[in-house]
Formats: sequence, structure tokens, C-alpha cells
Amino acid sequence: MPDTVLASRHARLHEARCRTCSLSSLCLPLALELSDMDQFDAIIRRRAPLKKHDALIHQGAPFTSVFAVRSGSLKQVINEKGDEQVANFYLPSELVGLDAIDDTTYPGTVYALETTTVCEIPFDRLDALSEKLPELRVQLYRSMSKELRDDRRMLRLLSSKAADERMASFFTSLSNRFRRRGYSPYSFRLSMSRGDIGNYLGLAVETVSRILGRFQQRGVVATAGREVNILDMAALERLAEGGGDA
Amino acid sequence: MPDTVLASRHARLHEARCRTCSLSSLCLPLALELSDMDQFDAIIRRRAPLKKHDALIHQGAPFTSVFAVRSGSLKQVINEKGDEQVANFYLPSELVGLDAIDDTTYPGTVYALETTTVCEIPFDRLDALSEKLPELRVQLYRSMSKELRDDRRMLRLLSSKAADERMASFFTSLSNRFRRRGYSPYSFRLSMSRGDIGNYLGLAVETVSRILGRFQQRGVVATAGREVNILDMAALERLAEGGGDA
DNA sequence: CGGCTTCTTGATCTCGATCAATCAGCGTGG
DNA sequence: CCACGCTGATTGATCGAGATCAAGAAGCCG
Repeated sequence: MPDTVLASRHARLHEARCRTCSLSSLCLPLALELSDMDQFDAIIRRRAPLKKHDALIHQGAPFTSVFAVRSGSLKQVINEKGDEQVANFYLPSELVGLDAIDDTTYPGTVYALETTTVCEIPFDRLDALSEKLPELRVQLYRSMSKELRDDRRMLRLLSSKAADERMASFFTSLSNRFRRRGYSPYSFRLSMSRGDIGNYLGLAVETVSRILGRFQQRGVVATAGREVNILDMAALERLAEGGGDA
Repeated sequence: MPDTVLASRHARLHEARCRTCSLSSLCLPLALELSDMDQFDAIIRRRAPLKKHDALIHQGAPFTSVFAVRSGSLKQVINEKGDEQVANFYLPSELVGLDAIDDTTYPGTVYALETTTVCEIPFDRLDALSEKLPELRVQLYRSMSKELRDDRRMLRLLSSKAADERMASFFTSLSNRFRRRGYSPYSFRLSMSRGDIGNYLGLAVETVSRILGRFQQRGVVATAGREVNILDMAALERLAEGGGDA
């Protein structure tokens, strides 16, 4: 193994510490003191970056760890008898694998949508450490609770909203998540395909396309390929909340 | 306050101990030793039974406790601008309120569907106790994880299944939950109205009715009012899994 | 440049929503 | 105890949003 590789890996490992991670204020160690953060840091396993289409987790594999997204993005796909269903997207600072704790296997395959790096957090170590660090424990409860709440939002979306409300909602959700991470909430690039979006929202690809067209006509959201520009955030939010017309 | 009331309350409080509760093997203290169970017992607050239509939790109220259902059943209703959406049903041994930990208010109103008793578990006490009892902590993680997983199942249902698959899925889910609790998985009484079911599954009441009629014709499920008889479980499960024809 | 996949646009068809009417329970009060 | 009224459930008729089928257009990479 050439020196340069070793050197760059060392650099990566070094920078991959929570203390220096720009996401630490959004991620699990959010509420920890510096000294506690070092303890947390010590249980984290660094991972080589995933390439697009690589699987981080295989459906049915035994649960061992949760993963924090460091950069890039992922999708969770649940396969039931050949029928594939996109169940979730994960952006930086979000935790992957919390839905596997219960029955000890991962319920879906998680693919990288682009080049993606994650921090692996072995769950037994995390649990043990959460015994000593109440702030960590609470943060873990909160992360799971937040995911529950988001899922309920999604349930509401799917069971009672029309196609354009779903799309609007999808964009406002992404927009908010980018905003929290310090990126522009108005202009971003989708890492998932139209197919993924449609599958996730319970819509046909063609419908996704058509609705994007309509949004563009109405001057609400402009899309060019995977580039998204939100032109009228207020209108978009009105749409998302079921305000049939905007 | 007359003696009889005091006496009966005392009796209720006495019997309402995890150690003697028939649900303890399904509920939070599931993995606890007897001595630990007493500690757990000590933080639980007993509650007077709820009558049908009573609200256990009001949407937006500050989060303080989770509740374990002891008998009866509940529904969670999320109200967004006058639009009501049934987000969940809770049966005995299930935990209510886990989705409120994150942002410190309850996201929906929880109504009793019939006479219902619950155990109130103040969350700060629970968290503190979970520091000492690793089994309790793990059980709490597992409960949340299970709910996450169930929600994902539901998402899949709503985003990609047809009306009769949803109904079939709803029945198999209920059936399994009754089975785990030692009741007949083939014959039970619905505590929720057709309206609630339709709202929950994203279907119109009329559609629910029609599908029940179809199930009955085909000899899969017989319903008489709120009484349900599953006649052909295999066919029902095939239907639920998207086997279009049964 | 060809051979992919992904995306868009158009035409048709279907499932389930909606509207409307009747029916069955069921608690209330005369 | 029964008639009344109310809510919940069933059944029928119609309509529309979105799926599906079909065909191009536009990226994208070897």
C-alpha cells in the first residue's frame, strides 16, 4: 500500500472526529461536553466512502450498528417479493438503522445515492455509553422519537393528500433539512431519481414529471434535471398544507 | 368520599401492579427481574379508567409521560386545520406517547375507543430508572424501534397497495396483535368505527364497506357490525401481500 | 458516436372518491 | 315499552385523479 494512501487515510481518520465535524451540532453528540464527546468519539468506527449504488446495509443482515451520515445521501429500499419500495432518504447528520433495534435485523437495504461517507456506531457500545451519559441517552430517544414523528407526517401525507400536495411536501421537507444544515433552502440538487421520488411518494414517475411541469408553469418551483429552484416558498408551503390552489 | 369508593380504589391500585399484571410479559417491564420490577412499579401512576370518547392526551399538550395500555383501546388523531387524521390505534400492552419525546409536545389527541385503563409512566422518572436498569433501557429502545418498523410497514401499505390489500393487511395486523395477547386471532370485535378504519387506511367509508362485502362473498372474512370472523387466514394473508387474487 | 437509462409528454382506462338514498342500531325520553 | 331521532353502515350511480400504455427526447458513459 503506497504511502500516499496511508497518509490520506490518516488525514481522513483524523478529520473524522466529532469534535471537528461540522455536523456535530446536529448529530448524536449534539448535547455532549467536549470530554464526553471524546468518549463518544472513541466508539465510532470510520468507514471508507461509499460509491454511488453501493449498499451500506443489506436487508435481513443482523443488526449491529447505527450509522450517522457524514456527507452524501442514502435511500432505504424494502424488498418484498421482488416488489421494491423506497422507504426513506437519509441526509447528513441523520441516523440510519434505528428501525432495526427491535428484531435484530435490518428491515431494508440502504444504498448510497452518490459518494457518501458515514460514521459507524456499534449499538452495544452506544447503549453502554448511554448509561453513563444522560445527555447522549436523551438525544438517542429524541432521534428515534423524531423519526417516529416524521413517519407519522408521512403517513398523513400518503393517506390523505393528493399528488401535488405530496410533491410540495417533499420539497418543503428537503428544503428544511438543507436549511438546518446551513445550505440554501431555495436551491439544491436532488440526489435521487424521479423514479425514487415517485416510488417514495406512492406516485407514478409520469405523475412526478407532470407535476413538476405544472409547478414550473405556475412559477412555484423550477427544475432542470436534478437542479431544483424554489421560486415561491410561500406558495409551495400553502400547496403542501393542502391549500388546493396557490 | 364514601368508604366504598376508597375501598374499591384501593383494590384497583393494588391489582394494578406489574407483578400481577397479565400483560407484563408484553409490556415495558418484560425483561425485568422481580426486584427491578418493583422499582419500575414505583414510578407508575395509576389512572382512573377512561370512558369511551374521553381524551387521554390532547394534541399540543406538553409531553410529560408515556402511557401503557392496560385494557381497552385508543386512537391517535392528528388535527391539521380542521382536517382530522387517524394516525394510530393502540391495544393493551402498547405504549402511547413515544412520538412526543422529541419536540416535547404530543403530536395528536388520543381518544379512548371504549372503556380503557392505562398506566402513566412519567418520562423523566423512566429515563432516570433506565440508567440503572439496562434491560429496561433496551426494552425502551426496542419499543420505539418496533414502532418505527410498524410505521414503515404502514408507509409501504399506503404508498403502493390497493384498497383490498390495505383492508386485508389491517385485519392480519389486528389478528396478530390479538394472538400475541392470547386472544383468538380468528374472531374479535372491532373497537373502531368504519369511519376510523377508512380514515386510517386512506379510504372512503363506502369503500371499506364494499370491500368487507366482497371479503364476505369470497368467504375470506365475515363481518356482522363490529364482529369479525376470519374464515380463511391463508387467503387473507395472500391478499395482504399483494396476491391480487385469492 | 451508438447504446444505455432517465425524463418528458400524450392518450386511454380504471379504481376508488364523491354524491345520494336507504337501512340498521341504539340510546333517550315520553 | 315503544316511537322517535340520531349516528353509523350499506348499497347504487357517477365522476375524476392518477395509473398505465405508448412513444419520443435528453442526458450520460464507454
